[in-house]
Amino acid sequence: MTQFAIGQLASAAGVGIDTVRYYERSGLLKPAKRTASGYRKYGDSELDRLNFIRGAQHLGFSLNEIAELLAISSRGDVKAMYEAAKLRLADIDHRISELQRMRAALVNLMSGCPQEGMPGDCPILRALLNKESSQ
Amino acid sequence: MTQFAIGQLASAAGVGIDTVRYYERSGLLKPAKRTASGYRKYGDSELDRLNFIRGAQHLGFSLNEIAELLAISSRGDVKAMYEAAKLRLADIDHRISELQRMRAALVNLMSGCPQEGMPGDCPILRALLNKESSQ
DNA sequence: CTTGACTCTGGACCATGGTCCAGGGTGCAT
DNA sequence: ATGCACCCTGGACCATGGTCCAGAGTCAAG
Repeated sequence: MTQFAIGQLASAAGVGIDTVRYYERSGLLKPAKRTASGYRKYGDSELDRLNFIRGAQHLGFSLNEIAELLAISSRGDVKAMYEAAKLRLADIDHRISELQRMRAALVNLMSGCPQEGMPGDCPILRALLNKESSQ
Repeated sequence: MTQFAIGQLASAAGVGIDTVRYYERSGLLKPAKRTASGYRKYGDSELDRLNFIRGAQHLGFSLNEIAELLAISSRGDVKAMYEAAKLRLADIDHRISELQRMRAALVNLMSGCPQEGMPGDCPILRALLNKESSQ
């Protein structure tokens, strides 16, 4: 079992040293074992855990959610994991549709914009200045 | 021309009083005229401006971007407005595709999950614990 | 004249996910 | 034994978009 100093762990996982300490502070990583002189030392399991965190972040989980995932994972609770993923999916869908709403509104406004000429001819300006048409 | 106190302006625009003061502090609203006793007083143009801000926020612009939009709008610069909208659209598209990436990854993992049984059977857990399959 | 609602200021605080800093100790190579 | 890279701590700071607070002044109604 390889031992890492914090810098090695961080670069192995592709994060900053401060990030590792930050994760420890916020409870995502357990307080690390220390050498006699007080340096944190890590093993492969901590690297796994960091990779888990990065992977979950890549799936859009917040650090708070990841803390729950880690608890679920440590219980091996497949059902809870699935439910967490379902919630995450619903949130993603919600965000996507909100962005699509914005997109449609923006495209709609842009499509009528002459891109030159009088401000009054630009639906973007008109929409933003007029509470009726902006809602 | 109707005159508003800050509370009236805020509720007319559907925002909090503190929000109005915050917008003033951050330069989105010009420093308000004051009554003799120091109370801010507003007219219709400030209400328009607040509605502009809310509308732009609804389109996903950040307050910084909105500050630029307001400058553009006050110049009546249709072309710049269109360009700002185009940038915003590109950002929205970028965010949508990032969310769709997450969504696809999540759905993919969930589709293989038995929702019960051994942790080793759950692709979600496996993916998060294994750096190879999580990338 | 008092009460209650409203407003003023400056500054602290919230969540999110870190990042950076000073001032000091440690580990290793030359 | 000296230099350099690394590590330690506690705390400040970043952006974002506000929200809340205390302590004080103001306004209008009864």
